Amino acid sequence: MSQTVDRALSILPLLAEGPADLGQVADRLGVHKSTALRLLRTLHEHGLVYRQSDQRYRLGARLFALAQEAMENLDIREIAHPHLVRLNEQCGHTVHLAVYEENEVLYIDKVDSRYPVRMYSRIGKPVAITVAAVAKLLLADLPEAERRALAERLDYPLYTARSTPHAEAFLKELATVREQGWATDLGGHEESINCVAAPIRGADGRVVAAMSVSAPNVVVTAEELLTLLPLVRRTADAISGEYSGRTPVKDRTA
Amino acid sequence: MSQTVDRALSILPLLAEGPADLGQVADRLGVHKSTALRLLRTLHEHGLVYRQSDQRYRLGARLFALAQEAMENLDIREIAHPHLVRLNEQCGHTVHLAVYEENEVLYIDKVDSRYPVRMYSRIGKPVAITVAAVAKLLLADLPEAERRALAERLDYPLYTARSTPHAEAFLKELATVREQGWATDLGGHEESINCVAAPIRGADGRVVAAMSVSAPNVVVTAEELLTLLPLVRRTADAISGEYSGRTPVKDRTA
DNA sequence: TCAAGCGTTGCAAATAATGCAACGACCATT
DNA sequence: AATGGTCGTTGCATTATTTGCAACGCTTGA
Repeated sequence: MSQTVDRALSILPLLAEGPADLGQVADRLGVHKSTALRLLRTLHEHGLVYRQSDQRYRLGARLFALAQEAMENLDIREIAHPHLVRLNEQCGHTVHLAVYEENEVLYIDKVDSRYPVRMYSRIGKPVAITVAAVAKLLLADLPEAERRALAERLDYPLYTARSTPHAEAFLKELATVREQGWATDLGGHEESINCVAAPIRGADGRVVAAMSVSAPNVVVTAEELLTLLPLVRRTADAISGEYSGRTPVKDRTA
Repeated sequence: MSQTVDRALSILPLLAEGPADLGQVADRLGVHKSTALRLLRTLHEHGLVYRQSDQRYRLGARLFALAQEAMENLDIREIAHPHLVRLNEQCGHTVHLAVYEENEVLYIDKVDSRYPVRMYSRIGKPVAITVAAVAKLLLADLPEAERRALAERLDYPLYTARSTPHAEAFLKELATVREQGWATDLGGHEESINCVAAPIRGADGRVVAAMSVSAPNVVVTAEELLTLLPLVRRTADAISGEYSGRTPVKDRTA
C-alpha cells in the first residue's frame, strides 16, 4: 500500500537470514544502492537494524525489546503461565502454549521438561501447522469457509511417515478434533515425539489458545502420555475459566 | 531520513504500550487518519501489526519470528549456551549472558536458578545499564571517548541506596572494572540480589559479551557468591576461547 | 429518527522518495 | 608506488509517491 514502507519492511526478513551488506540488500530489493542506504538508515535510527563492525547490517536490538513487550501484553499468556508451570511440576514433561494468528500458529509460552531429553522448540517460532496437536485445535475452530480455504493453501511436508499427507486428510482430522475437543500428534512431526493437547476457550466459547504436553518415546510411550489427557484438559479448562472471567481472579502474582 | 518509513516505524513502539485504534495512532503520529490507515495497512501486510477482533491494532506475530531468527544468528549465544547450562548445574544459580549494542545492554540468554526463588529478568529485555555487573563490563571496554559520552548521557535511577548515583561515580567504577577484569553488582538494582560477572572476549581481545551469576541474599550471602568468581571467570574464558577460534570446535550439538 | 463517531475511498496538490552520476576511501593486484 | 576495482556516500533534478481533504457508509447510542 505504501511503497517506501513496503520496501523498508522487506529488508527485515531478508536480514533475518543473516547479515548482508548494502549491495546485497539493494539487489534483493531491486532498487538503487542509494535508495537502500536511505531505507537502512531509517531502520537503523529506529534500532531495528544494526551495523556490525564489518559494516554489514543485521537485525537490531530493539526488535527483541518490541517482541518482548508485545509478548507481555498478551494476557492469555499471563493468565496461563502459572497453570503451565503447575502442570509441568505434576507430569514433568514439556508444556507449550500456542495461538493462531494470520495463517500461522505460534508458541507463545513454554515450560521445559524436567527430563534431560528435551525437544527443540522456541517461543515465537511458527509451529508445524499441519501436524502439531495445538495447531489442529486452533484451526479446527475456524469458521468452515476459512478453515477450508486455509487447508487448501497449505503445504503438507512429510516430516515423518505419519505426517498429515494432504488437505483432505487434514480437514478430516480437524473434524475429529473439533468433535472430541482435544488433539494429539503421534510422531507426525518428529518420529519419536508425541503430544496431547487441549483447547483454551474465551467467554464466547471460541478457542483462543491451545496447550499441549510433549514427550519423547524414550521417556514415556504414547499410551502413557494419553493417560495425562484428563489432567491436560482440566488445566486448559481452568485457564479458560480464568480467562473468560468465570473464575474469580484470586491472587495474580504480578 | 525517510519520512514515510520513519512514521511507520514509530507506530511499533507506540503499539508496544498496548493496543490502539486508528484515531489514537493518527493523533500520536500527528498525521491524518487516512495516512495512519495506509501505514498500518502496510505494516499489517508484513505481519508486524495485527488487527484484533475489536478492530484495534496491536503488534503482530512476525515480530516474534523475526526476533527469534535474529537471536539464532548471534553465534556468541550459540557457543555460550552449553557453558551457561553447565555453570548453572554446578552452582545452581541464575546465569545470564548479555551484549552491548547501540547504547543499550541486553540479555540474550538466561538459565534459570534451580532454587524456587528466581529473579525477574527476560531475554531481550534491556538491562539496568548503570548498575548491572554485565553492563559495567561491556561499557568498561568501550573506547574512552565513547564511554565518557555515554556515561554523561545516561540517567542514574536510584533503584536502591547502593545504586550508582551519577556519571562520575560510574566512570570511576568502570575504570576499576576495566582493570580487575570482572565486576559485581551488590544490591545496586534490587536490594536483596547480588551478581558476579566476567567478560567474554573475541580474538582481538575486545569484550563481545558478558556473563553473570545472580543470587538473592536469602540463598547465599554476597561473600559466598564471590567465592564463585574463579568458576565464573573460567567459564567466561572457555567461551572466549571457543568464540575466538582458539579452542577447536569439537562437537557442537546442532 | 437523528446525530455522532469511526473506518474507508477517490482525487488533486505537492511533498518527499528515487535514480543518476560523481567522489572518496579502501583493498588488492600489477 | 601506481592503478584498477569495489563499496559506501552525497547533491541534485525529475517524477512518482504520499498526503490531507472531503465525502461516504456503517455502527452505536441518544
